[in-house]
Amino acid sequence: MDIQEDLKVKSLAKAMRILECFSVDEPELGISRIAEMLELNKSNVHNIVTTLMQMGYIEQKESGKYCLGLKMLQYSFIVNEHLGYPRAVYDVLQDISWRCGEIVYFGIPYRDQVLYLYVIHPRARLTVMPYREILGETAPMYCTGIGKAMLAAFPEDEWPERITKERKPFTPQTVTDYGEIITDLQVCKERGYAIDDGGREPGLRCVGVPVYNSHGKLIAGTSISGPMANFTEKKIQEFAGILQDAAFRMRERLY
Amino acid sequence: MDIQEDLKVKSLAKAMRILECFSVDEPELGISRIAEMLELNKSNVHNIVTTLMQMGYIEQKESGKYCLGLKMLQYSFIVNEHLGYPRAVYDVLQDISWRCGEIVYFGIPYRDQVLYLYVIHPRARLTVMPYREILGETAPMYCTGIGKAMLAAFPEDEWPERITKERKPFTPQTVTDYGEIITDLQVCKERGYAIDDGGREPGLRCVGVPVYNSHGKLIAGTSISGPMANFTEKKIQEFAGILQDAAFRMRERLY
DNA sequence: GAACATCGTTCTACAATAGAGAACAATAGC
DNA sequence: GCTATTGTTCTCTATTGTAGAACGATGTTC
Repeated sequence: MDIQEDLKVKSLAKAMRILECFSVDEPELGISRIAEMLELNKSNVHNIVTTLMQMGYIEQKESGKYCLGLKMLQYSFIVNEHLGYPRAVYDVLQDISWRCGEIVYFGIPYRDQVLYLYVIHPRARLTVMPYREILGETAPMYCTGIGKAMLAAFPEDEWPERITKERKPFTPQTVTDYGEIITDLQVCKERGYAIDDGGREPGLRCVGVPVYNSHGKLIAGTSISGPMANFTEKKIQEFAGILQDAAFRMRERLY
Repeated sequence: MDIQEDLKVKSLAKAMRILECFSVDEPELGISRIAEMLELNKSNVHNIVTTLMQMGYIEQKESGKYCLGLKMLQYSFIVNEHLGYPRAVYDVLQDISWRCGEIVYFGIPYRDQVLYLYVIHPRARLTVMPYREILGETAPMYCTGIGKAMLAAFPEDEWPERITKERKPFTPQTVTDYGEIITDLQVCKERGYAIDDGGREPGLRCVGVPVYNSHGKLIAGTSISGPMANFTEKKIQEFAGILQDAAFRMRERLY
């Protein structure tokens, strides 16, 4: 049938592919919909979904549709605790936010994506920008402040695999041309920080820097983000300084 | 062998049980350790773990041991977005924290557990209490402020199933006697808020209230927590007032 | 340094079981 | 009331997951 990869436990692989069908855009799915998405048999999907439901990983709504279960949240806690970053970086992130009065993000590299972990909202901005929990959100590296900062810090031979092949223009300002991205990364590398000019969210500018651990390994990135008006050339340099100082302080506490 | 339950896809059920072996206390496990925990065959475990690794749900460390993969975090984001609570409650939680200067928690009921979702740290307390990301953390209902507040709000016939059968004394102050718990819940119910007196963490007091949605259904709980010294009888009443006011404001925005 | 124990990994043959398809009941749309 | 979906159930067979032993690598002990 379909290209069954060389996986030991195939039914398990199918089950995980079913779980991956659920997304922010489609958090609720029916059996038939899943079967059609993966080109699987209805009863096959039903068996797997039933089992996943009995285990608590999927829940069924009154409408008959299914969605991911709350049990999933337990894993994020385990993974996050195991990473051990909050204790090391959170007060530094808080400090950045106080000093610049803008939103601060912290994320780590995951293949060609930025995997966001933490966000700090400044007190004043709360009314303008709705709060969002971002633990687990992902975005392509090539068009985000943190992403470009981390990309620039990676060895150049990793760039091709870290730059998403199919680049969507999230906004009119998104740079999708491979050559342009490379040029920008060269600049970022030399300058020591990255700038995103509304490439992900319209009207939002972002300054990002890479974060290393005490062994000198690149492990994360952090950024300041806010409305374009607040990001003058002078402010950007000030923010970059704050971020680099913060990254330096984190470095000593990360292993 | 072991009591194989009536599950359709047994290999999948085994796989999920393997995932459940990983915990905050044991985030890294070897094949043999898992096999021994679940009384399964080594090669059986190995096949499943290999598949889970190929799918990205498990990662192998240099030591040879395995741990949960970063991919897990993506699910917490989907689940959390689907819940849709952050937008509805976060600024209210922030407001509570400003008004009382203590740590504020927000959690939802999950069987006999409190499933914590969000935490707000007051600016002043950051140096004392290390920041923790709590999304996905769980604690028994019977010994936490939020838990007891929610328990008291549940119909009394649900109490038996919501009160953990095997009650551990987390601290010397933990109330584990079923009769005492019931008595306390009756008091909470009448009073409208719950008090935890170091029953989970020594030296920490906690005031909790239930949170309803606009249809009048109990869906969550929120609490203020801090050092005992800050929780005088007078302060507790003040905090309870703040929380009840906040719960009322959330109610209008929750569906 | 050698013997030992334990680790993760590989292999194969057998039997359990996952899965395709048709038929089911239940619901929503027209 | 009819139609077109939906989620669910059933059965039989070939697929596929699994037990057990043996592998080499690692690290521990005396």
